[in-house]
Amino acid sequence: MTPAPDQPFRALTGMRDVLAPESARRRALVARFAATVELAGYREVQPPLVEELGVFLRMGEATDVVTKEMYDFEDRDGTRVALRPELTAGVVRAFVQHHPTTPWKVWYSGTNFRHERPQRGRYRSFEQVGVEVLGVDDPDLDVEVIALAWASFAAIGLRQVRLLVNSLGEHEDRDRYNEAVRDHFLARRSELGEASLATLKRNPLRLLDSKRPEDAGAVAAAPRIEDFLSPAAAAHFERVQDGLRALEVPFEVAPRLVRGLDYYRRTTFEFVADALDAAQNAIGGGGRYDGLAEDLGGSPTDGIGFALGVDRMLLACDAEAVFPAQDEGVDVFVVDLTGGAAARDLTHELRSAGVAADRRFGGGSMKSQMKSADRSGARFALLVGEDELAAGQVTVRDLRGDAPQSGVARDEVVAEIHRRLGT
RNA sequence: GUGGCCGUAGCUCAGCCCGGUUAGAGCGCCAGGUUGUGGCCCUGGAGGUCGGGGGUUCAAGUCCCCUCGGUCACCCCA
Repeated sequence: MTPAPDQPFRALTGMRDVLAPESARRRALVARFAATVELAGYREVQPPLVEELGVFLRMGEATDVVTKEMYDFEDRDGTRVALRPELTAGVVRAFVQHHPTTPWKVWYSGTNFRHERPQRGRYRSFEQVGVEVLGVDDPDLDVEVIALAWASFAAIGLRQVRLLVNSLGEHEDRDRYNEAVRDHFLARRSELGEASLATLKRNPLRLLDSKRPEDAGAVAAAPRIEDFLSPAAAAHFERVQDGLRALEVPFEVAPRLVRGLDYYRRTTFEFVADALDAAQNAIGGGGRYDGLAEDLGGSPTDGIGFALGVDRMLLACDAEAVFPAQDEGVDVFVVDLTGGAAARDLTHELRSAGVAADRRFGGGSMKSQMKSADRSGARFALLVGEDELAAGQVTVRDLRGDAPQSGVARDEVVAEIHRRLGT
């Protein structure tokens, strides 16, 4: 036997237990999201939590997510595997593996893992919902996808969300731009701090959304992506903007929005929750990743998608005081003063009939049982005492109204409760 | 990975600066007031390795060091 720990076990750093009523709230959020995207023909996909490490490496050799934050380990057979840090790579891998007919429109929800220093809105284990579409190049699809994310926020009542959009251009455009940005910052390297210089070496584009005040001057003067877009990429981006205007989805063009993952091409976008005063106020983001399927060993296939952070969306809901957590109680609570058999049988009967019912175990005084009934949130208390037992009755008491309590024949209790609940 | 702040009852916190008898409050929980009636009120009760370890001291919740955890920011991103 392993000896008991000096201190009680607790959840790992950055990992949290979600208790009621917050757990129900999360489930409700996912349900709203699912309803929103299924209305547009998306179907759920559930990729595994663990993939071969190489699947995730396609997110970018230069990204922190890949280089420093992955929970990777050697499996028993020596395979290098990792807990997913996001879902896009796994979904595209599934596409490559099963080659479903295109367009393949899917949605997902699930937990991801990144080993980062936790802070408000950033945890090592976090949940996302999102969609991916494989096999369509049409800019109107970009519009559909962005509009769905927008509709998802509306579905939970979030209002203070800003949509930022940008185009990173085709593969070659992005590469040329990357060079230009590197040259620009190299020329002004004296202005940059040590940390920024390291970023410059690894991934120059990331410097564009640096929050370090000393970088601000150099960032403001950096070359702009629109000057590097090919005619085709520019036309694509124009069409996306036209579509967003047509659907009345408000947006801002953000030329320095580069996003973190290397696989993004052309359209990229991000959703910022203005109600959140925390540093982690990006509640969602996405874009096109036209080369990813090929990188994972499939044939060249266009792709686009987004992911929304469930934790952050709920924090934003808190900040806006919308989509509150609701503690769902039972419908009825059985109070039994005759030893417990009546409670045992009545709750069973009620539940079998679809009525949410609870009771208190271990007996207790009338007062204590009534107290439990009140706290359970039940609408009705069903009382069984010696009198009721002898008379073959149950007393029905309305805990939320002022109607007088009344006796109901034992055999008719379930029907009576259905009638009173309107079910 | 770097830095600031914070760890005292289930929860929110006071006490720490100026070490000194049995460590407090509010809320919550339990019981009683009401021999079978919850929510309000009153009374009582249970509940604490003062995050952990070491040090200074006659004496440490209080001072010092280490460590673990939390939190916020950088970084990164959802």
